[in-house]
Amino acid sequence: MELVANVDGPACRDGASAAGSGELLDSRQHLYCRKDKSLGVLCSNFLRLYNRDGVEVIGLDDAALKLGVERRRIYDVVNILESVGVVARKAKNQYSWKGFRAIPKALEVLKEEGLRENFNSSNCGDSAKVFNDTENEGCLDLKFEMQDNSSASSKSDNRKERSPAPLSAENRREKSLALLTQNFVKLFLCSNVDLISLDTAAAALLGDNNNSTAMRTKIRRLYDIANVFSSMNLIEKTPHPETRKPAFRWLGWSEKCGNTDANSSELNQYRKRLFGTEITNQTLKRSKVDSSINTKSCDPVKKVVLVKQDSENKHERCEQECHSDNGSRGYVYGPFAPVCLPKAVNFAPKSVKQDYDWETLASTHRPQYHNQALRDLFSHYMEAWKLWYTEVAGNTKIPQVS
DNA sequence: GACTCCCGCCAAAAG
DNA sequence: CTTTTGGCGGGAGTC
Repeated sequence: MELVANVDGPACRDGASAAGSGELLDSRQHLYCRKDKSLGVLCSNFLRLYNRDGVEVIGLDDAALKLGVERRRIYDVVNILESVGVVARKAKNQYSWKGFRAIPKALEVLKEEGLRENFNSSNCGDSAKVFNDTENEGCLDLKFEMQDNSSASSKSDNRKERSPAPLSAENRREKSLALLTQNFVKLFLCSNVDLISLDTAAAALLGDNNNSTAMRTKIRRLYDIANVFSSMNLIEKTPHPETRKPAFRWLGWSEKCGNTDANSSELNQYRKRLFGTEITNQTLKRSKVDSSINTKSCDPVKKVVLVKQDSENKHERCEQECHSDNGSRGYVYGPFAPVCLPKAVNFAPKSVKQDYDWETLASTHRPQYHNQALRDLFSHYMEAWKLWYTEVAGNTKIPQVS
């Protein structure tokens, strides 16, 4: 029985909102929006949370708590980020923040490694500017797969040295998201292809073992990686010019505006999709849900985002990045912002009070929503809860809830 | 219907 | 043993 009002996630599906109709939502209706739970959004939030002065250590529990997601999702993001040097594993449950400035070096290392391992596509013919299944079967014999652990434990992989690993461990490592991420990057860095579709990448990275199940799984993982990379603007999704099938183009990490630590992910976080502006919410489940409150377009904050999103102009992006400063960092809540929180939380590193706010938010915060519909929804849930409390739990005294 | 990819189960690894 | 890590693929959401 779920009586908790899961209302801090944005509703984003198009259509009329419950608020607009003035109707209360049925209690079975949730506010699930898949897009707001994507790894890309999570990655953006993660980067915004930790990309600031004074951050050195990242605790996974801390991250999961602050970002409002399960640990499992943090592992995904962190593993991918680790592969491009943004974070490095320090100890159990602990990563150190290296920042975006570590990316160029990591990419360089990956490229070197890739070239050494023959991660190039020279045997595909120089004209092969586009990597796709239809036109270069011959390219698929490229063995992008890492052959052994010597290459697997690359310099950019800060995982602690493992003693001669048993086969199962090695097998596991070979299939790791981190390694797949690095190999995916190498695919771009060491080849002269412009666009790579995920199926092609999967086929190339799988080598011989490309049965359909393995392919499907590999592609799933590549989608995960692509989402994270897209949110960082390392790659961009573009339809293949001929087949119109989706493919990815490497954008790389140029020294944007000469800025040493360009926080592009912060500014371009919305490019991939119509992201919500809230912290990814862990309590919203996708099962049996329907987000009827909806509003990706009625939110002024998001409208601005939409405008930004339309601009694919890199110069503009670059300029925006250069004009941003640390002071503006932080979460920007959408219309569902709890009243008691500032619109943009300033993450002063030493702020005890702020730490307290974050730490206790999840457990103690009673949301007071700006949005009337959500206030109504919340009180609706509270009514239901009271009813349950008195009837089912047999309590006559109702605790103060608001 | 194909594409996308969230979600959480559960096994391996680590402590 | 418990906890952390993360591979994996079902199936829901989106196009």
